[in-house]
Amino acid sequence: MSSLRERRRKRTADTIRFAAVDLAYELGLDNVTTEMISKAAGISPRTFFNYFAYKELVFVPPALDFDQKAVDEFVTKSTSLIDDIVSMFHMELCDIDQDRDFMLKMQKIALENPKLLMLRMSAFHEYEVKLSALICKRLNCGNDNAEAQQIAAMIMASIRIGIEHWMEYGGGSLVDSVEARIRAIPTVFNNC
Amino acid sequence: MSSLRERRRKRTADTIRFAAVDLAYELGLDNVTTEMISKAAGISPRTFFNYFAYKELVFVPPALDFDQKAVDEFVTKSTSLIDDIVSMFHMELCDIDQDRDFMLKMQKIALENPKLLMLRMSAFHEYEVKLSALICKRLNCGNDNAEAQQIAAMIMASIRIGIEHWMEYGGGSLVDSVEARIRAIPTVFNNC
DNA sequence: TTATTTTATTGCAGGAATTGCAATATTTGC
DNA sequence: GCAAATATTGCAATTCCTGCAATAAAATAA
Repeated sequence: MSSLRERRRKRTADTIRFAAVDLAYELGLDNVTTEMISKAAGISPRTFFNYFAYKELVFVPPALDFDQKAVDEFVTKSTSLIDDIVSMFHMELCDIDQDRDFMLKMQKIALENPKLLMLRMSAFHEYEVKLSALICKRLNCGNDNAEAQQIAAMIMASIRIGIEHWMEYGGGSLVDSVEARIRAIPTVFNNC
Repeated sequence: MSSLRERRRKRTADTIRFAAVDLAYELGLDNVTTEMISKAAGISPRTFFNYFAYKELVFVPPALDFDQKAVDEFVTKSTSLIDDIVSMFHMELCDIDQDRDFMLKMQKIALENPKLLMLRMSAFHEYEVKLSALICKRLNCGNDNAEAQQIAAMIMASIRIGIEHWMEYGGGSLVDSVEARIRAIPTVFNNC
């Protein structure tokens, strides 16, 4: 369902994003105006706000969609929740792994600006809500189930830690770092 | 160490907060300006920004400090991590329980404004960072330990779910709702 | 107490963010 | 190609937010 319109829109959004990140990486977030970003991206300042409700949003990684096939499997399969989580996120994580440079640039910008750090957190929250709904389906319970919500929250927290750790201390691939955290979930509280 | 100055400062901050929340609750966040808030709080518009770096911050629950005694116990004791977490948070949660009306007002305001929702998340993140450091001390490991970070993140996620659930579906006390989540942590992944 | 130093409050001026509106241009589906 | 839907843009107005310098209040030392 990606019409020309949709693809164009995504492309424009990315153009703006890249321009913004490059500028902010060079000059620092506070020395970059929406006007400068717009000019660099070849759009009008007004259009900027058609794409991003407020300035900071341009520095937040765009929400990825779960792979639909993986989602269907996740909801119906009933083997190991942990295994299924790993495979559902695998592809997305690989995608992010590609954009390492871009991600690290954004990370550096965010580290200097508290507002941005918050926005990144909220990106995870969106995922958490989606994941929670999926888990409810899988467990056959209502969306208001506290346990399902908790499971989703704990999983997303673990994934986030995996990403943060990978960003900060590097080492292997993002996928490895995150999967290690996910697989650690059932046992991490053992010796406490 | 609460000098007159400190107490005054906290009192002023609270005055501004109450004024802001009352106004936004009545009129909606977007129809309230920092000027109106300042006037209602009896301070100058400029002073508003001395207390809150940007407008939205006034609608975020102020960070609470852990009780120092509880912290010391937490770091040194080595019985059940879960139990110790519960007791370390107990007093703070009781405090929040008092301000239920205020919290619910803030919640209602936040629900109508995406930016605010993000800010609340970040409040939890601050706690998470603090908690992570404490857990590292308790476990005698470096601050860069991924497992300790993960434990902290999973705990804070659980606490957040407890709070959210309490806000949304009410029922018993906040303390009960949160403690139920914390105590569920070790077993919540059992039948998955 | 008084003098001195530190911290808070304020007004002002100005740059930047953000929004609503109306006009223009581009895509889409037919 | 034509009509309907969607995007882009310019403009104006409002509000946010910051730096600076002056004034006021509180902490500290004598």
